[in-house]
Amino acid sequence: MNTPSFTIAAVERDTGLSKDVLRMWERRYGFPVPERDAHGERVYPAAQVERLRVIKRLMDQGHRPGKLIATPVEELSLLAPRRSRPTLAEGHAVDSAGQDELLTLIRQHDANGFVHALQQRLARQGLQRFVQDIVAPLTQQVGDAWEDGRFEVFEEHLFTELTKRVLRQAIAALPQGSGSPRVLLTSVPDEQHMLGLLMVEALLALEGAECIPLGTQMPLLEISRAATAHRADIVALSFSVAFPSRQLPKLLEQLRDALSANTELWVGGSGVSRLVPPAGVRRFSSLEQGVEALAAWRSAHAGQPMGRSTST
Amino acid sequence: MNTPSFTIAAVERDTGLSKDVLRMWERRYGFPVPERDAHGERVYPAAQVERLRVIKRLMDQGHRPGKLIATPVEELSLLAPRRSRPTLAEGHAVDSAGQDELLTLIRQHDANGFVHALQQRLARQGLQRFVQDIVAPLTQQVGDAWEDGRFEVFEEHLFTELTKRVLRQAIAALPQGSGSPRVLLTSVPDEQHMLGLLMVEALLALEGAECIPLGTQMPLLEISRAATAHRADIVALSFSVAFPSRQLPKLLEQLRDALSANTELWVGGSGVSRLVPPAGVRRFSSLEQGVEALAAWRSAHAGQPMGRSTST
DNA sequence: AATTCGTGTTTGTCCAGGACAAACAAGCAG
DNA sequence: CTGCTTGTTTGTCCTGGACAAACACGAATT
Repeated sequence: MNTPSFTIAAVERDTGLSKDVLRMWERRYGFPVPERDAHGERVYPAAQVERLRVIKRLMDQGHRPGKLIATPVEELSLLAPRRSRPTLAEGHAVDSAGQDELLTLIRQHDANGFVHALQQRLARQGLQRFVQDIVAPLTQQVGDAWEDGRFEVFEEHLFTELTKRVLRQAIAALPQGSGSPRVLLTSVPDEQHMLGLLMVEALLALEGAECIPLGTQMPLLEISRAATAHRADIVALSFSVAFPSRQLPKLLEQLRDALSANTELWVGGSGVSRLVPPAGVRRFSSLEQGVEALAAWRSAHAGQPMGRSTST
Repeated sequence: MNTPSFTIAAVERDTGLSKDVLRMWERRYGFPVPERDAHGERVYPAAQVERLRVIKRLMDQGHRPGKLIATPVEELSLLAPRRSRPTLAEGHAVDSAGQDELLTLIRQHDANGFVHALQQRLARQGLQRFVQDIVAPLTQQVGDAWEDGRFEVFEEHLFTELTKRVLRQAIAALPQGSGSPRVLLTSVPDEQHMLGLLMVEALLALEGAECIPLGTQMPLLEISRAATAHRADIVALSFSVAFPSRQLPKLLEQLRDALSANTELWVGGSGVSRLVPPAGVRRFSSLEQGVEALAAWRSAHAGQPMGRSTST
């Protein structure tokens, strides 16, 4: 039970702050100030790594590093509530009581109880309502709780893993899609959040779309290749808040360019809420919109059953 | 359908080669030689990114970059067969015919057919044989095929995603564990491969162990915290070939230090095959060993049903 | 009073080139 | 053929400089 110390590479892995940023903060703000080993290389004590993680968490909420680093310790609890981030499904008047029960089970680390409670709700409400009224707000709440420090990282991981299982199970139980449209579901490298994709898949599969789940972290060129190989009508990507928003517009333009023109590109998730989508990219700010867009696609392509028009 | 160009950050994301390495190769070997934009920043054409991915793939097989970069194009197919990597379950005289059928389904991008075929085998053979004789060698083969370039990245992703679903489904169908030992299953940051963890979970859950699946990519300090919170008897980590083996020994020592002394630390996966495990860390080179070790743990802890001895 | 438009500050990322240790290969001695 | 020493390869770390995009603030305008 010792407190280990970290190389700069380990800190980058564990906090998600790049080496460049770590060195720059040290230069500019005087924090973190790691010790040095015999070779002059940085060695970060565990306490500083912890603090860096707190700072990163608050930054994802919209706070700025300069002020965070200046604040001594009261930041930990005082700055916790996030400021001005009207994310999707907020103020949705959700069934908080039922949600709280689920959150409590996670907080008690009762994995079996949580899964059981989820499955019960799924059976009672049906998949669509389950996704929209239970899983989506729950994910939001867990994200908030994690950002506020009310949830440990591993509690969030446990929640995610168990919820994924229930969702996948539900999806597997659905009948096969109608073959149209063919929707390719994935995320780009550096974006590892799967839950959003699963929620979308559940809703689309429920409507009879043919979903091709490729997991997360597909290189751009591979996405375009996969779209061709699977003759996808739609490529759907998910982005979480943690995704570096700087790279987003350029990334989407590149992918749009790499895709065949008659393949639609849909993006969603909390990571795109502040984005102005480039031409040819459709942004979704709620799950409902996805279902509507699917219906719209269907009616727009009603006349042409299968064949692909000549591309390139 | 254009061919986009990439910033150095995008190349790092897509290839897994760090910015430092990319600049160093340019300096030393003269490849890649990106163009420069108006501001003097590197701009990599798609062709070079492709080649970098091929090189990275061959490096993971044990080839060395200096020679790879010198080789013009015949490397692509000629160097493909890997050299001297006796990974686990090799020469296992496996049911190749049945495997090939599954691989063919993936290659045809027949997701539904593949899932169906998997489930059929699962039902026929039972979970234990299914994991050991089907999933494990299949994963190995897909990895090889991917490294040889016979599989596209997205085909490997599709395989992984679908197999994960079948495995999770099977695990969900098992009765709850006996409560002992409590095994925490996860991986460290930068290690995102889930399949190995799921295979282990399936086998351990089958033996009645209480598995706590935390997904992948847990920061070190969080693993130790989670182990305490869940009163885990064993922490099991999985490492794939892609994991940077340089950091491994130090990482494991740190984690070992951070864990309570009466928590065992088990590691497995193809990423640890060349590792000499530090003190207090147990290395597994096959799935069978895990099952055996579980039995051994059980008999060693037979007398003391639940209570934890005083730690610190 | 609210909104638009500069303008200054904050902040992340990029660049270059130097240094070094760990991993590896090759040659030599037993 | 095996074990050791020596030279080469290779990744990572370091410093310090530069700049543009994002942001916050205040002034001018509707």
